[in-house]
Amino acid sequence: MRIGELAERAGTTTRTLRYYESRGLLPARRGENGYRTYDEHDLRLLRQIRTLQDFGFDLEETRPFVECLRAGHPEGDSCPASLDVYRRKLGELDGLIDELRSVRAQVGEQLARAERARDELAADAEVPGGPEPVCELGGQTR
Amino acid sequence: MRIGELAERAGTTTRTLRYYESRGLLPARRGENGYRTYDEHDLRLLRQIRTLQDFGFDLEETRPFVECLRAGHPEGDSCPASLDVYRRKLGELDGLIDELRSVRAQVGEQLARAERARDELAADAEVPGGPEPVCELGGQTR
DNA sequence: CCTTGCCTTGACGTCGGCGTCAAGGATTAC
DNA sequence: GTAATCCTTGACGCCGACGTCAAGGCAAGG
Repeated sequence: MRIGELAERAGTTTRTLRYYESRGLLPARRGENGYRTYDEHDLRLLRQIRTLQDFGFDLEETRPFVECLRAGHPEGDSCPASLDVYRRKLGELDGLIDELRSVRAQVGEQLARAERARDELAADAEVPGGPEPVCELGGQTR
Repeated sequence: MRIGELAERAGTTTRTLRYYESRGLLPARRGENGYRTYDEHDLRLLRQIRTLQDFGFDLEETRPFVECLRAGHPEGDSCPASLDVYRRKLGELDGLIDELRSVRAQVGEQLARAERARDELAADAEVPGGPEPVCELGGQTR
C-alpha cells in the first residue's frame, strides 16, 4: 500500500505520515520507483499513534508503544515503558485537571462578584437618587 | 516611570510590555528622549492583564477588561463585555475539564487493562509451564 | 499522446507569547 | 570623563505538529 492509501485508511494525511517518518517513528520501505510502501502492520502502528495523539499524548510519548508493537508484542502497551508513560500521563492529567478546576472556581468567583457589584449599582440608582438612565460606557465618574 | 521599573513592579519583562504595546493593548506615552513613560494607572492595567493571563486567558480576551478600566470604570470587569468573556471562559473551562476527565478515565482504563494482561501472563508462566525466565523484550511469539 | 492523479523532496508558513541578540543612543553613578 | 546601566528599534528563534506551495517524476485511463 502506498502513502495515500495508508493515510486515508488511518484518517490522516500524507504530510503527517512523512512527518512521522522524519521523526523516525514510522519508517517506510521503498518500492522500485522510490514510492513509500506500507503494510497492515504499519497501519496498526499508525493507529496506535493516532489513538494516543487523540488522547493528547506528545508524539515522543507514543514512541514506546510503537517500539513495543514493533518488537512483536501483542499490544502497544504490553511493555513496561508504555505503562510508565500511562502513569506519567495520569499524573499529568490529574495535575492539569486540578489546576483547571482551581481556575474555574476563581473565575466563577470573579464573575459572581462583578455581577453583584453591577446589581448593587443598579439598585442604588433605582432607589435613592431616582431612576435616571445609567450611562453604559464612556467616562462616567470622570 | 520607565519601562524597566514598570516591568519589575508588575513582575514581568520589558519585552512583554513592548509586545503588549505592539498589540495595542498597553500604549505608552513618550518622554522627550523617546523613552516610554508610564504611570500608576498603567500599572493597574498591566496587573489586570497579568492576572487574566495567569488564569489562562488569551491576550485578546484581556482587551475588554483593559478598555473597561481605561474608560474610567472602577474594575476591569465592571463592563458587560468583560462579563461576557468570563462566561465564555467558564464554558470553555467546563468543556476542557470534562474532556480531560474523559481522557483521564480512558487512559486509566487502558492502564488497568494492560496491567491485568501483564499479570495474567505472569500467572500463566508461574503455574502450568514452569517458572522459566520470561523474555522481556525482543521477538517473543514471532 | 495527453491529461489526471498519484508520488517525490524541499522549504517556508502557522499560532502565541514572548526570549534573545544586535547595534546604537541616553542616562546615571562614581 | 567614563563606565555601567538603561533605553530604542529591528529582526530572528522557539515550540509542536503539521499545512501548504513549488517543481518535478511516474503511472494509468481514454
